Amino acid sequence: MSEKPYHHGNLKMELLEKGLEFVDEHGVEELSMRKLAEVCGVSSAAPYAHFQNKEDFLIQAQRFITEQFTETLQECIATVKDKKKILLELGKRYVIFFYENPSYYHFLFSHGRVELTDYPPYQLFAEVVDEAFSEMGVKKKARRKKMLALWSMVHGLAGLSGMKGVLDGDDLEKEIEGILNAVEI
Amino acid sequence: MSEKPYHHGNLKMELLEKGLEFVDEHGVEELSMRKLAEVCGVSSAAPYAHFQNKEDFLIQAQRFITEQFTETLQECIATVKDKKKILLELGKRYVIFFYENPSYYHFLFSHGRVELTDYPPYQLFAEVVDEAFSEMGVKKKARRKKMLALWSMVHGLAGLSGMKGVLDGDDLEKEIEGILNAVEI
DNA sequence: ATTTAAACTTGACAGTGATAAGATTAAGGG
DNA sequence: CCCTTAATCTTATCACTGTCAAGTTTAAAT
Repeated sequence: MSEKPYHHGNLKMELLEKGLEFVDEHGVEELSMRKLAEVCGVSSAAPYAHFQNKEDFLIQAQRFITEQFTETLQECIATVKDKKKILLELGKRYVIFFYENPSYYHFLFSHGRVELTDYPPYQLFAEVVDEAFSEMGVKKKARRKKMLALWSMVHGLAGLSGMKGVLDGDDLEKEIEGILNAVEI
Repeated sequence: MSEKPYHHGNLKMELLEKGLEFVDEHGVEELSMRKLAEVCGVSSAAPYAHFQNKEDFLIQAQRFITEQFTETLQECIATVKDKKKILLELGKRYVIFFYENPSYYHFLFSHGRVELTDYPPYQLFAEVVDEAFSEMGVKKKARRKKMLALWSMVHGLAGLSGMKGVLDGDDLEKEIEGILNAVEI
């Protein structure tokens, strides 16, 4: 009883979700459209009704996590009251997100698909950081450079965070904090 | 006349060289063992006499550029006389290397194969930076954190350097210098 | 109720990594 | 110098992949 209906009903969404689960567990290289179709209980060609090709699927999947990531950062910004701590907290959140999902980092940045000018987390980061610098009395001309330096450090640490020998301490947050605070902004 | 000899004579080396050329031009995803074999004028199974599998080939190719990269850094260290400038110059060299070969960055760090503890450029960097910090009077305990912060920034900027909107100025070196100097070490 | 278009299946194609079995030849020991 | 041996390479093949064309089913719109 209850045969599978011919139409899945929510295939596109399930492909994205299961696909991201898969990437998180096994990495992008292991992902194939056919396996993904099977996981969703659908024929191997079905995904192509919703995505032009694999590349298109990957791009949309990337947008999907980028949105999640952006929300994480926004949540962080909303909950931090002490504005002086916002830089540190935002950086920490940034690093931890990718520490917890190492596959996502490579998935997002390994294909040169992301452009800074069209990357919401960066917009958000840039905005908040610029504001913070402004209040700290940093002159406008210097802000961009400082922001790029900070962004590079946070982004770089996020990428390195998965490597053995980088964040091996007991207290993850303290460890990250210590590193990010080691330079004067 | 002059038929191709049955034995190539230098296949392993040519595979690595042509493979890296290909990665530099088209990225890792485009690389296939078969195309590579064809480029080297050899049957599709020939590479497997020299490499266990594609993964093994990629690892060895990574070692190959890592060596080149290490040499670049060593050369930099050797030529910079003013020891106070060594941190900046080394960072610049690091960023420029990957700015000039964007594909290499992803190739090296996208697969979680590189471990910091077994990554010569890091060893080199750590050594030089630690020494510099020591002369600057930074206490031993703080050095590791400062070094990781600096490493993160340099490494992060190297990865971001290819993105539009990051290093778009006329003078590349000045641009990088400006960013790296924007924070107090 | 009939049409239309979207969502799916089946079957096919070329390209991929990889292996087994066999052909060629360089290298070294007798 | 010859013969053996092992390294190198080819051919043939397998399972798997991305993708498309053609046909099938069904939801939705008229």
